[in-house]
Amino acid sequence: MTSNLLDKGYDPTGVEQRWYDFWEREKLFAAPDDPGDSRCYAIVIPPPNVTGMLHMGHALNITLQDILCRYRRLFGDNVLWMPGTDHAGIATQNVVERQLREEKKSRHDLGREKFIDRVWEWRRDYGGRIIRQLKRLGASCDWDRERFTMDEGLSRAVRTVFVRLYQEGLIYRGEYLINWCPRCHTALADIEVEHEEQNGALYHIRYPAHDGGKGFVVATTRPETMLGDTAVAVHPEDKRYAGSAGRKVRLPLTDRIIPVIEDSYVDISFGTGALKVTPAHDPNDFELGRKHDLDMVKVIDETGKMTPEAGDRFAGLDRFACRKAVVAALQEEGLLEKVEDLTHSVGTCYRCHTVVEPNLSKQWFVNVKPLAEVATRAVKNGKTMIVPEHWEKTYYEWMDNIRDWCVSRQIWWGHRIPAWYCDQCGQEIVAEEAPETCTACGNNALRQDEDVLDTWFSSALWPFSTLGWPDTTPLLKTYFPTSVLVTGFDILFFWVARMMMMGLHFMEDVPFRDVYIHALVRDKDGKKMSKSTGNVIDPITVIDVHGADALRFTLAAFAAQGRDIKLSENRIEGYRHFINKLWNAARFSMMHIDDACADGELDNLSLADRWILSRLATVREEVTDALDHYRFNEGAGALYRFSWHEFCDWYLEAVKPDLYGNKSEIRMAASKRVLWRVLRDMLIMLHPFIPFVTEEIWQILPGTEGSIMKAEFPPSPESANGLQKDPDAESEMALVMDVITGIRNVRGEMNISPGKSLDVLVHVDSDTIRDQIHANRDMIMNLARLGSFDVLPSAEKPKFAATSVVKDATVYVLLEGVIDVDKEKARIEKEMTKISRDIEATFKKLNNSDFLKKAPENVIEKARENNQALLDRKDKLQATLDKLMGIAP
RNA sequence: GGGCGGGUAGCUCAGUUGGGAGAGCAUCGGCCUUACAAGCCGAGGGUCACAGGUUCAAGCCCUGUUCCGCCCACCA
Repeated sequence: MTSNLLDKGYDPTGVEQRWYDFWEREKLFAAPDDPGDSRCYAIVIPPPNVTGMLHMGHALNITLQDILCRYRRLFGDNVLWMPGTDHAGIATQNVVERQLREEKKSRHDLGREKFIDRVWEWRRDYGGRIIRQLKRLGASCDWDRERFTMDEGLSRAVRTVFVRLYQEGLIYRGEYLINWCPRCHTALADIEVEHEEQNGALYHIRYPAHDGGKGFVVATTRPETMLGDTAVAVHPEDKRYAGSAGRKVRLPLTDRIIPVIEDSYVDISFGTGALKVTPAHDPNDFELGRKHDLDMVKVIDETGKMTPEAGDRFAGLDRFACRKAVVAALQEEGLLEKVEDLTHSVGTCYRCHTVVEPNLSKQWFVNVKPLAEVATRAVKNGKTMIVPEHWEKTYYEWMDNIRDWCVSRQIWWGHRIPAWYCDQCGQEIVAEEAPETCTACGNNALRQDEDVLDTWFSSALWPFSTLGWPDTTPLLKTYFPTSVLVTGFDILFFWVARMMMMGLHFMEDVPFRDVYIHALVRDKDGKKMSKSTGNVIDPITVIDVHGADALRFTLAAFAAQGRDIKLSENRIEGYRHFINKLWNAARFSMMHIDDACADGELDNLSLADRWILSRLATVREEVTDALDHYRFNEGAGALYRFSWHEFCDWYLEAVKPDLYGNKSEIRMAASKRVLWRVLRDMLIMLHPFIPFVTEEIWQILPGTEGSIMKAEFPPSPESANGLQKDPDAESEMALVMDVITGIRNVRGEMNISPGKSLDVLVHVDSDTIRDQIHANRDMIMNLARLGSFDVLPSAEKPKFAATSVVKDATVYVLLEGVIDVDKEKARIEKEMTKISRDIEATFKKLNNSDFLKKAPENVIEKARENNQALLDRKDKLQATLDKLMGIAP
């Protein structure tokens, strides 16, 4: 079903799909390769995961980018919005492995090559899903240029970058203690580890001296790691342990003797002041181990099970089962001194939330420090602006404390590391293409590194790899640096910071002029929406029910800077009403507009005409100012208020007599031209926010051609055809509106039906004000529904009239014969009697000590509230009654 | 432990050169006024977390307190 002029309500179903197809067919999203001298605007999309389903975070992100792109197109810019998806290494591999598990297979059953084929197959079948969902939102990306982080070109960019960084000495391979996820079987970078508060215990364990002395009591939250201890450390200035250095203790449950060392790293005040050192399973202990040249005993393997090194009793046990076993064994031997409850933070995998196990292994690292310094400077110099500004501080903070980036991952799906090892001589060869023979010994027994690169490695190149780098393409020359990056702060470090580093290093320029950081869409408890938590609101469902325009406008109206978004269904419904209101305003206008309205000067204007044109000029200024500074909510708000409360509520009502031909032909023609102009400009300005309904109206609006996407944004006041503000019209109209509202108030208070015609008298001293009111007599009579309206210099207050004061004017609404004072008084008095009875009852209740003592708190509270409401209502009725007495003859 | 954001109407939230306290929804009253009942015309509702300070003037600036949320961090 599609909407047409006869439909009273706007139904987005079908309309949205129809116009989206039209835009694509007409190539309206396409950006030229080489547009010459005209102005360019470019955005690269934050590539969603191929595994992804559209969530509210995407919806917000995409909506904001689409608003910017459509907005810039209306100014005639060449806009490139570069789309694509991310291969999302671990996430995608997980999805396919899960699928295999249902077939009772593992990736190892298939082998690497077959498994990767299988992932590509998955990508072919499901990878387009997220793109189709973006289209439902109205995303105006240049889809013909769609890229994928693992496509041929981008893979080449990845290899080029890896090799160059290697040659520059910024990539190296080394053995370190890394964060290991025993479930995903891969290394994780530091920022891929999430810390969660967990309830645990602090175990105090006695390590007896090897000569039979009492030894030391150490405290640990992870007793199972003691099997890998290779020292006990104390602080050199700890008097309790003076002279301990060099002594030896017996490691319980094993037959090992380990030394006592001194290091100022130890915190004297924590626990017993003695620290067990497990270099192979704790990052700090690892540092201590290197410093003091301790053995590194690996007792937990890659699957989270204990190794043979842990001893026969424990080998093969899961690490958590082992914890229990160790505690039990210690208890048996009487070496467990005490156990305290302790909440502490535990590192977990950001993908699967398995507790991370620090593990010793050989990995590839990027030395990012030199890159980070350049990237920091670029922001400090203002080459890239971060909006809102306060995120700059977070950015600097991270850049300053940055550590080497572990980029190798032990999974199969991703860019395989372009490094080969010679079986013969052990030579390490890093090259873009597979070498035939060893560069050192000439042997051809070469093995490629098994690992793949961190997903973020390829994402870091996105702003230039998608434009054709490492080739110097026209596209790259035209659109790099891009104009703005729009993204959430959750990937400021993962992605934005790394794009800055890579962009500056390889393109020698910032990848984007601005970075706009938008809010995160959270659930009502302030938690991130995530699939695993199950607190996701599906945007597609919302679009099905309310339409994409309603969702987009809601998100834009919510997108205030520096605050998270908590989405409410009510709010979306409210803005859906706005879309409908717009539709109906257009329907009404269309009844009066024809092609001729598009021609001719705007002259012979009425006050309402001048006023609405002035307001249009104002809203034009507000919208451009807002969008130029990424204040989406202000732009949406300004357009909302203008469209509904100025254009619909006042202008359309005011202009009806003109349109119906109650005045002159000239007036009618003039107002039609104004109506056409305002409606047209309003639609154009609304289009970036709500593209579908504005296109739908545009197509049936006389005097327009082609798509609204190709329309011209209303020109600024400085340019030739620019709309001008008209302060005189605004103040005069404000006066008229005040008079009308004053009369309407009286109607409400006195309970006079809107249909009832009233007689009104205005007394005003000032000649100019009097003239202004008099000049707009018709409008006032029409909108306030008056039978007669007289404007006079000050005089005596008429008898039997209600008063409303407006600035220098006093408005008298004559009530003779309009209301039956006695009847009205009787009505009010009757209501007051009833209320008085109710008040008496509640007072009685509230004064009853038994009630106060025995009734539940909430019942008493409710009674009090009820009582107060009744009192308030009574006061109000009394006031009206007083007024009635005052105006009665 | 460090950093950041927030506390405004019953609910969800706007509110930047410091001067009017606002929107949507909800509530109450009146309207089928020929674009729109997904609507129209009105009304009620707030010591802008608390306490000080600067100022002619503070929701907005400064200081302190308190509550909530987020990020970062190697305290076993």
